[in-house]
Amino acid sequence: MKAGVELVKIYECLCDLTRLRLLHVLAQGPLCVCHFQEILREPQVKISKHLGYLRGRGLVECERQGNWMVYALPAKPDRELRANLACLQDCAQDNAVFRADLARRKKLAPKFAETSPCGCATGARC
Amino acid sequence: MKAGVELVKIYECLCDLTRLRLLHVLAQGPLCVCHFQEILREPQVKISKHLGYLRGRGLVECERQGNWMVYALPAKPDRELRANLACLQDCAQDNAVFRADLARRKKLAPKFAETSPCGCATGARC
DNA sequence: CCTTCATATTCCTGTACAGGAATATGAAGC
DNA sequence: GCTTCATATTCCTGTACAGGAATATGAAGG
Repeated sequence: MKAGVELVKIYECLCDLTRLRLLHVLAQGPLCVCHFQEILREPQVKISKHLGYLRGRGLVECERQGNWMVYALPAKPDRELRANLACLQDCAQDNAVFRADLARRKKLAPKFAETSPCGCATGARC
Repeated sequence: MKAGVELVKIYECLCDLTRLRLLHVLAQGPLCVCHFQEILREPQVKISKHLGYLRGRGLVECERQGNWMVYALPAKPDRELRANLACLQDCAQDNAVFRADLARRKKLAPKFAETSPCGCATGARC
């Protein structure tokens, strides 16, 4: 049913650079909002709103860990989402912004490990 | 350069069902606007506007053949566009709307062959 | 030149965000 | 209870379309 609507919904999520960066960096493992802030260097509202947008469309899932909200890619993405996330990873490879995000995530990993409410900074599922 | 902008532009093109259908059906070969109208069963303005949108972002190319405007996918799409068009084809496979479009294109092919200003109905480059 | 055909553009209204500022929520600790 | 921290929501303004109706363009043929 829905007739292509689902696919369009996915693309609607992908047509914003901030959301692309969130999804791209999430492929390395779950993260809290404050970690996203440091990795993307964007204000809290912006991050939170876009994560909310993605969550409402099922592109990310989240779980509360005390004060922290830990976001992750869906445990069981359907075919279309899987294909598009893979495509994004592929396209992001030779792009400066995405590479910089990954580099920053790597660099900040030890710092995150200290403050993190769970193992999310290490890439382990919370 | 442009830092991910290009990729976002692609996704902006993909986040509308009509445009998805246009691109999907175009993968089978070039088509005129009037043929799109019959295949998608959508009014001329709608088709023409979305093709204009796609053209402005480099997702399609077009060439005039007398009264007809023949649209085609770019002759030399870059990496990101190629990857996403392939992904679209993949995702469209098990979707009713896209399949119906293809079926209608196939069914209408002989009719197009008569009225077509060129070989575009057959899938040959104009 | 006047038509006709195929296509494009303009003008309109409505809707969906993006982004930032300020404020609200909710959990944990004192 | 009050604070603090992390995160979400609300309220605002501006912009980008989507869609349809009407009109314009541009090519080809009488």
